[in-house]
Amino acid sequence: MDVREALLEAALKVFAEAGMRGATTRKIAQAADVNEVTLFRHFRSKDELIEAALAGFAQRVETRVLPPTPTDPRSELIAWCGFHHRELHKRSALIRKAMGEHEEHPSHCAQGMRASVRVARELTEYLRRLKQAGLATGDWDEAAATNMLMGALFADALGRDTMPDRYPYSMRAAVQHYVDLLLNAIGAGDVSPASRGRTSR
Amino acid sequence: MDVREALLEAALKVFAEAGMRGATTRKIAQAADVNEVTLFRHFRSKDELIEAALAGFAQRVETRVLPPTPTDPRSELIAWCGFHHRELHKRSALIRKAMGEHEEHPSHCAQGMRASVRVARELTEYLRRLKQAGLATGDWDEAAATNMLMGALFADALGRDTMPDRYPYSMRAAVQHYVDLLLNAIGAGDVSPASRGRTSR
DNA sequence: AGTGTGTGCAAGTAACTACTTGCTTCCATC
DNA sequence: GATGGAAGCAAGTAGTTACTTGCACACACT
Repeated sequence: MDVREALLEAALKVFAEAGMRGATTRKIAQAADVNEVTLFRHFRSKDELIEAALAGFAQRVETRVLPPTPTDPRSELIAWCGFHHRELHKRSALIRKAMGEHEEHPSHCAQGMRASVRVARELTEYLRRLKQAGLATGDWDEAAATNMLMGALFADALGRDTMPDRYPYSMRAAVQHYVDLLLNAIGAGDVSPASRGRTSR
Repeated sequence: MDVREALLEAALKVFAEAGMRGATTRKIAQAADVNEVTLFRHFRSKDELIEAALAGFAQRVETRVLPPTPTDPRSELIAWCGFHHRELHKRSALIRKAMGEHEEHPSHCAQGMRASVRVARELTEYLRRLKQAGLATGDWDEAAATNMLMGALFADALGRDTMPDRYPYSMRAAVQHYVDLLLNAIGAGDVSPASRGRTSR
């Protein structure tokens, strides 16, 4: 079953480069170093192959866990956001292409969205815990705060290569900026100032 | 020159639905209610047509102005963000497709980005004015705060149709949430509380 | 009345697409 | 050593694509 894996991996790569229409069976077969006919022996159609490749990718997306009992929100969030920001950036080409397929192949797009929903839920629940533990105050909406932070990471990861003017700071600094802004926004900005001074801003 | 305009408009519409590869000259000509040959009499190639259509669109994108001397940041930002949020949402299909073309047709993608950079600059300068006027405090980064708010609007506009679970609030409420969070983040949360109670949160 | 200019229409070209068929070759297992 | 499955290879099918050519028509100006 080595060939099947090679085909799935190649399909993901070519899809990320060229999208659904541009990912021809010939290109995929070449990328997998396999005869084009073999592709159709493993998958009934190109659609089936791409779908399987995207589903496999979405399943493999790792969701980092945030601590069940928050102690240092700033460093915890920076670690978590840093990880997901890097993942988003690494996969930005694939994400752009999958989003572009939304009108024509909604199922392809939906595969990728599932992972995003999972990650967002993890953050929402962490923010709820922060509020319950008294580490954050105010009457802000949990879903909105989640989407604000994740939206910033998402737009940054996708836009920083295409609009360098808008992102003059490094990826590392970006995460710190967004986390600090969010912590201020949810009334958790002045907790644990000791850890705050330690990292460069 | 009516036909030329019809072709540009049709090209933009078909491109938003199907992307570069899917926007065939036949489809565009049909959408413009024009013979396919006529398309090639006005534009040397399909590439040239799409490029012109996207350039025209990027040029037409309206940039709302933020007041030179801020008085009520919350309502001023809500009005400004509400407008751009609606515009982003209206054009989300086009934006998704243009972003997907980044690898294969960077110039197409870049056309759209120019407008985004313009809009972002307007917000950055407003935030700077807020800080100078003493309406916002803290040592936050202006570009980061800009990108945080615009990233939230951008991700919301593009994701709310494909991931309704993540956006349980209305578009109107979304803008208020993000603006309130940002104002808190930049130490401008408790100014003009009168106007704050007026709108539903 | 004549002369462009812009358009429609029918047809064709050359390249590419997903997918198929028939045959050969390798290689592990019985 | 025979058998079966998995792979390669060459070729072909039917459809689509961007783009071209040649000709006819209709309208505007002189």
